[in-house]
Amino acid sequence: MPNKPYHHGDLRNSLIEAGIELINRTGAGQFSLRKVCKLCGVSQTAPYSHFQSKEDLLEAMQDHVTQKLTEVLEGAVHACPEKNDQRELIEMGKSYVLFFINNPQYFQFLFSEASMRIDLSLDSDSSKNFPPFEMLKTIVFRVWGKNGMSKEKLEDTIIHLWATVHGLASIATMKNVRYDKDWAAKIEDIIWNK
Amino acid sequence: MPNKPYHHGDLRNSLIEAGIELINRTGAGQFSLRKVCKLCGVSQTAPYSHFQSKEDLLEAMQDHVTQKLTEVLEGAVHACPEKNDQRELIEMGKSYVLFFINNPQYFQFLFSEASMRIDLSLDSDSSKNFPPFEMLKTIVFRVWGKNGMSKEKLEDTIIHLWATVHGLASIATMKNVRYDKDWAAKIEDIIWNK
DNA sequence: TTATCATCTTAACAGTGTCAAGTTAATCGG
DNA sequence: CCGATTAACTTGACACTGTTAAGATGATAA
Repeated sequence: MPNKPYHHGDLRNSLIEAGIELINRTGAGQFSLRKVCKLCGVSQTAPYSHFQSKEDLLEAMQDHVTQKLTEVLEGAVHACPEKNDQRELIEMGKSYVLFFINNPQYFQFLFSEASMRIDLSLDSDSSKNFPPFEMLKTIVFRVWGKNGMSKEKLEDTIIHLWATVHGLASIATMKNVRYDKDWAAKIEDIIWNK
Repeated sequence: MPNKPYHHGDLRNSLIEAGIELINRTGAGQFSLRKVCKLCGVSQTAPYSHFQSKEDLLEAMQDHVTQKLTEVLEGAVHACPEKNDQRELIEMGKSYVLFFINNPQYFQFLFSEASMRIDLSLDSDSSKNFPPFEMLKTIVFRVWGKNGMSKEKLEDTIIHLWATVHGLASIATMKNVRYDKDWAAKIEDIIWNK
């Protein structure tokens, strides 16, 4: 049997990935530092060489999931069949909801006790802002920015769209929600209802 | 000094109210059974005469908050200036968002680890369903039910409306969201954007 | 080679939810 | 009014939690 080395080698990343794995399997409520330590085969206090606290690890895990989500959204926009801005907007919205339907535990994990900074104004510092929201802004600008929609109306539209898509993800990932149809097939109908 | 009686008298309700108080003050993350016990002046295990577990108390607290929300929504619909169905729908949506903006801690508490049963279908058992959602259904029926909108479209509309309003409440109550305008004044613009 | 230092361990602490067993006093049948 | 029953409480204990303090390990660099 291979003797476990004293030094793990890549503990920081292992903790993040094992933690996300644990959340995905058992839900955010069952998460504990010591469980993640056991999954990684280290002692209870090993994480403190890489993170200041449990919350610090959780933030790193949130950043990692946010990055996964951003990649999925970028992929959806990129793989959009038509080269149509409005079509890309729809595909992005669908991907946002589907990402959380496919990983239901991620929603609560990301947005309850949410640590990410989100600036809803049009002139936010896009490098620090929640990337999915910045993506939404960019596309909305392309769709409605040219024909002289007012800045205020444009901002309202962006918030409206994110609220709709985000709310749908919230509802669809609730534990005790009953819906007899196939979410994936209905997302578009529900979002673009008007 | 009045000697504390051995029996509390109204411990069940006191636990629920003290628990909600605690959540409102410190957030759902800081909640603990033993803290609520201290607030009520009883021992750590006293709640087990009234609740099976911590989760059981939390469910009772959620029911209580849901009832408060339902009363606020009913009040808003009732106090609606115009006797117009569409106007009532708007007022209800505004009240929903404002309820959580005024009590930000309630949102995460109610909907993460949400215990309430929600049936999204049109023919749900309305007595067991999340009351605010049943209220929404009733009003949407009055607004669009008469002119022959299809059942499926009607259902889509209801889910769309709830998602929008619910998502806006979610966004507006996030900890690190920056919004330089007054939510109360902008809710209507954002929701009825199209 | 030796010293340094990031990485890890063991031991301990207070706080958590919950079970088992015992105490208190309100209630009810005679 | 009295004694038994029993719901509502307390004390004590357990395993589990996050975190600190002190020490062990071993990779790296002078």
